[in-house]
Amino acid sequence: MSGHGAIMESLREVGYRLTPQRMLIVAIIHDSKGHVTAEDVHTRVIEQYPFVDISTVYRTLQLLKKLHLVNETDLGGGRVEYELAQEARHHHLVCRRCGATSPMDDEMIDPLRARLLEKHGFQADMEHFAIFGVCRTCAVKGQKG
Amino acid sequence: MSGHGAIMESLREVGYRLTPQRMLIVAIIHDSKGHVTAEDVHTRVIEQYPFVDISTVYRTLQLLKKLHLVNETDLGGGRVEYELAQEARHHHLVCRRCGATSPMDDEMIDPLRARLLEKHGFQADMEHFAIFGVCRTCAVKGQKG
DNA sequence: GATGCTATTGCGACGACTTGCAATAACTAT
DNA sequence: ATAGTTATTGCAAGTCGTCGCAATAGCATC
Repeated sequence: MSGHGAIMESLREVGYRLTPQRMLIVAIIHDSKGHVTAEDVHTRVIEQYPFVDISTVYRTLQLLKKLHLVNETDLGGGRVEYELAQEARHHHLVCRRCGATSPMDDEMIDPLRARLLEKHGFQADMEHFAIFGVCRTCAVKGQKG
Repeated sequence: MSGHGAIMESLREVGYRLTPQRMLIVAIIHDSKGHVTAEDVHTRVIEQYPFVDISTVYRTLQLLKKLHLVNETDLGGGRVEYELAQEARHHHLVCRRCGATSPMDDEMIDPLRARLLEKHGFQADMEHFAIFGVCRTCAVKGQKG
């Protein structure tokens, strides 16, 4: 109970039911700093409420994603990660050497959005994605490989 | 046998063995225009060679991807698609309304790459990805929704 | 508070893809 | 051609995530 009430309110406002499962899942995501996987969430859910099925976790996560309350990112490690949607849109730079991730401001891709609209008439979402590459540290360390 | 010999040669040069399974898979991808799924490939493989397991197809696809001989793209439809790597790098614009995909030149994202390097010291790959959004046609049709 | 409507849940089955392992078969050297 | 080495294969089992369905339980109305 830290301040996720706002999220539950958003849910109710749009006409979704407030079930204990949902409340728990939202609370857990809210209290988690950074990324969590569906399994992380499920593990913590069943500590308090052992009957909750993982499919419910997945469905809730999808719902929250649809409502833009959480971001879903595929950091490339076989399982998808979730985080609370911040006010500021951002993306992730993922180093393929060391696996470190760092945030990137959304404005960085505004020019690309503009060009796509201009040249292709395409309104790009680019909601929240991961860009793979080599981070500064690793680039310095392994100059040639 | 259209010209995929070059690919097989690349494989052998880097020290991989030339198995009939690999030759068949490469030939099939080579002869396919546009995207194919692993299952597409497998279906066509077993027409000629019924014993080949789909895990072999997956493994070969991964190998070809690692060697940059094919591109892998997640067009968002539950299954990943593959295509022969062209000389010209490109990406895909995927309309979330009608599902249409159209190619986008790689140069479009060069400025973003430059900015990432400059501001974050990050060498972005952005090998071959899908950007979701609304295409021109659908934007015109449904002005407001 | 009881009743009804239906969104939501848990369960089980399924789908895409991966992985460990023993058997097979490419390649190398003789 | 033969033998040796080990990459590659097929199989089976496993993982992450989705989905259909019948039972449950929110929520609105009375």
